[in-house]
Amino acid sequence: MDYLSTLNEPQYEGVVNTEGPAMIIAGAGSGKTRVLTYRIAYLIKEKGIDPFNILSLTFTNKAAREMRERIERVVGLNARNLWMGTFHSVFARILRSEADRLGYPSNFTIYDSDDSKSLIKTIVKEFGLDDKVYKPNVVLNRISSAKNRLVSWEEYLANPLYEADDAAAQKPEMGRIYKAYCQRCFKANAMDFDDLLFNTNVLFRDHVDVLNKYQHRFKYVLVDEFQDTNVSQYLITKKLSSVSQNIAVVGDDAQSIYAFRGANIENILNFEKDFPDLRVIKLEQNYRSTQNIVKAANSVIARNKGQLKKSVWTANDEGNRIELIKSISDNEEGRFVSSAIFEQKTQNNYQNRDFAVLYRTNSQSRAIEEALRKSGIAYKIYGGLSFYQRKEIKDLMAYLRFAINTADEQSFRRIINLPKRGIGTTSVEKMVVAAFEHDIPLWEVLTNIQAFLPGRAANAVEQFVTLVKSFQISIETKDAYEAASHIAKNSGLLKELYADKTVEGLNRYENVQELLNAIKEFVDTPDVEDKSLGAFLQDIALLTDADNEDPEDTDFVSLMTIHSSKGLEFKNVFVVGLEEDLFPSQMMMSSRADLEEERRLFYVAITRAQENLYFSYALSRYRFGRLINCEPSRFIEEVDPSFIFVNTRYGSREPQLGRREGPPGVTSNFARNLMASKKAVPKKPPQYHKPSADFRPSDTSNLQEGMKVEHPKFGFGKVHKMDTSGANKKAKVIFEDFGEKTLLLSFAKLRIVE
DNA sequence: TACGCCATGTTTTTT
DNA sequence: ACATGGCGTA
Repeated sequence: MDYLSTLNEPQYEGVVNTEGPAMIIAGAGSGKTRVLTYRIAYLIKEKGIDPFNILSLTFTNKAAREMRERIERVVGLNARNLWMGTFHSVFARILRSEADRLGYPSNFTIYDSDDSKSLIKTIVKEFGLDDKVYKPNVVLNRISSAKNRLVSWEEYLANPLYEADDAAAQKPEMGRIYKAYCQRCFKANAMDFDDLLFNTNVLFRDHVDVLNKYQHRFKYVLVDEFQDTNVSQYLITKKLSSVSQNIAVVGDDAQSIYAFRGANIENILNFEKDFPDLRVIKLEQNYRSTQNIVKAANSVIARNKGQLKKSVWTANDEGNRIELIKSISDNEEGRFVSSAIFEQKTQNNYQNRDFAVLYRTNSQSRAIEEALRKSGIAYKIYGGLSFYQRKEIKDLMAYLRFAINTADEQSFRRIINLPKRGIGTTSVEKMVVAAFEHDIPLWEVLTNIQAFLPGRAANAVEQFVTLVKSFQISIETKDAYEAASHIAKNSGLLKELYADKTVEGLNRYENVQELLNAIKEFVDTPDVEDKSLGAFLQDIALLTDADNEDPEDTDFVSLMTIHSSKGLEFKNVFVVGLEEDLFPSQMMMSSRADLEEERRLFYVAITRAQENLYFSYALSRYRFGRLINCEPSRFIEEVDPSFIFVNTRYGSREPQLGRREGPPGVTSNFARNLMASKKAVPKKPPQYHKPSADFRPSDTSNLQEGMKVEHPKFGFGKVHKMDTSGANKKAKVIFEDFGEKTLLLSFAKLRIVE
C-alpha cells in the first residue's frame, strides 16, 4: 500500500474508486498518468482483478509502453497480461481474430496514409477527374472524417446533405470516390487506419455475441487522453463498458489538439449523459512547473471560451520569467537556441536531456538541427519522416506484404516493376482492370496472365509470379528473419541498392539491413510466440518512429512538434517559430477557423516546461526556398506581460529580404551572378489551354481520323492520323495552338467534340 | 519502355 | 528546396 501514500487527495480518489464510471479531469502536470497507472496497480494488487480483464487505451505506443513499465514497477511481471495499447493496435488485434465475421481474412493488410493517398490518386485518375480538384489529401480527409463519424459510403451516397456539401465544394464526385475507395480496400484485403475503428464498430453492432464476449472479458476499461477521442472511438469504449459500467476516462479539455482527426470535446459532455452515475474528479494541483509558467499558461487558456471550469495552481517556487527572443532569421533562431542551451548547461549544470525544442511544423527542425550540429550538441529529432516511410523500406515491406496478401493492390503496384522487368504502367493498368472487370482476385489474373495480357510483358509477369510463389514457400517454412532476408536478396532489391555507391545509396542499403535487424530482434524476443513474417508485419503496421530507442546514448536534446510533445515534460523548453501564420497556423485558421485549438496547442507547449521557458520568433524565414517576412505571433501578446522578460542580447539587426545572410563574399557574389545568368534566359511560360469546367474525357476506342477533340492542356485540335501498328494505339493530333502531337490513347485524356 | 528535362506544387499536426 | 509528374527522345 506504500505507493498510495504519495498521492494527494483527489489523486487518491481517482485511484481507489474503481467501481462504476469515472471521469478524471486532470490539469497539465497534475499527475494523471500516475493516477491511471496506480489505478490499474490497485485493481490488480488490492482488488485481485486478473490483468487479463483490464483494458487500457492510450494514443501512442510510447505512452502505452511507458505506462506498462510503470505498472510493472508496482505490481511486477503480473502486468504482462494487461491489454494495453493504442486504440488502433488493440482493435486491429481484435479485428484479426474476428475478421471472418466481416468477410475479411485475418491476415488483412493495414494501409498507412501513403497507401491510402496513392489508392485515391489512382481512383481519381481512373475516373478521369482532375487531381487538382480532387487532391488526395483533401479527399482522404473527407473520407476519414466520414468514417470517424461512422458514416458508411452507402449512407454517404444516400444522404443529400453530403451531396449538397460536395457540390458546394465543387467536388460532386466525392461520394463515388468514397465508394470506390472502400470497395478497393476491401478487395485488396486491406483496412486503413480509420477502418480499424469503423469496422470494430460494425463488428460490435452486427455481432452481438462478439460484443458480449468482449464486454465480459474487459471488466475494467480505462482511457487516457480522453479529450482526443473521436466519436468512433468513444462508441467502442462505451459499448464495451455498458455492462460492467467500470469505465474510467482521464483527460484535459484544455489540451485537446486533435480536432483535425475528429476528436470531439462533446464526448466529455456525452459521457456525463451516457453514464448518469458518473463520478467526476478534478486534479488541479500542478507538480510540474514553476508558478510563473503555470500562471502564464492560465493567462493564455483563459482566452478560450469553451473550457470546463478548472483552476490549475501550484505550490512550486515562483521561478524565472519566460524569456522572449527575437531573431532576424530562422538560422539565427537556431544559433540562439544552441548557445542558450550551452550557457544553461555550463552555468546551471543541466544535461542535454533537460532541453526540448518544440515547433509547430516538422519542417522547422532543419534550422535548429543545423545549429545544434555545428555546436556539437547531441540531439534527436522525433517524428518527421519515419523510418518506415523511407522508400527502400517501403519497397521491401511491399514485397513482404504482397507475398502474404496477394490481393494488396498498393504493394503490387510498388513492386511489379521493381527492379525493372519490363512491365510498364500500361500492363499494370490492364491487369488491375481485368481483375475488376471479371471480378476475380488480382492474383488469379497474374497466375493466368496469358489469358489476360498476351504479349511481351506476359513472360515477365510469369517470372514475377514464380518469384512470389517461392517467397511464399520460404515464408511458410522459415521464421520471419530468414524469410525476409531471402526475399530481400532474391527480389533483387539488395543487389540494386548494393550497386549504388553514392552516400545516399549506402545509407539506403544500411536502412534495409536495419529493417532486417529489427526482424531478427523480433524473432529473438522470447515473449513472441508467433515468429512468422505475417506476425511481424502485423506487429509493425501500427508502429511509428517512436520505437527507435537508443539505449546506449540517452543524453540528447529533444526536437519535436508540439503535438508529439503531449504527455512529456522537460526542465527547459524552447517554443520556436512563434510567428503569425506559422503558429497559429495559416492553414488551420483558413480551413477550419479554429483559433481556439491553436491556442490549446500553445497551452500544451507552455505546460511542457518545468523550470525555464523560452519563446522565440524570427523576423524572416525561408519558405519554399524563398525568404519571407514575418510578424510576431499574436500568442506572444496574449501572455500576461508580467511573466515575460525580453532578452535583448539577440536580434538587433534588421532582416535583409531576398538575400542570404552574411556579408557578400566571393562565394555569394558568384552565386548571385550565377542566379542572374540563369534568370537572364527568359523562360517562356507555356500558355496551356484551360479545360472547360465540365471537361470529361471521352471513350477514345473509336477515335477516327478527322475528329475534333479537346485536350485538357493543349486545347482543341483535329485528329490527323491514327497509328495502330504498335501495341499501343496512338493518335496524331494537330492542335490549334501547339501544333502536331502524338498521343498515347491509353493515357491521354481526350474529349471528342465532334 | 526507360531516361532526362522541365514545370508544378508543397507544408499542419498523427494513428 | 525538394519531390513529383508529364512529356519528348532514344
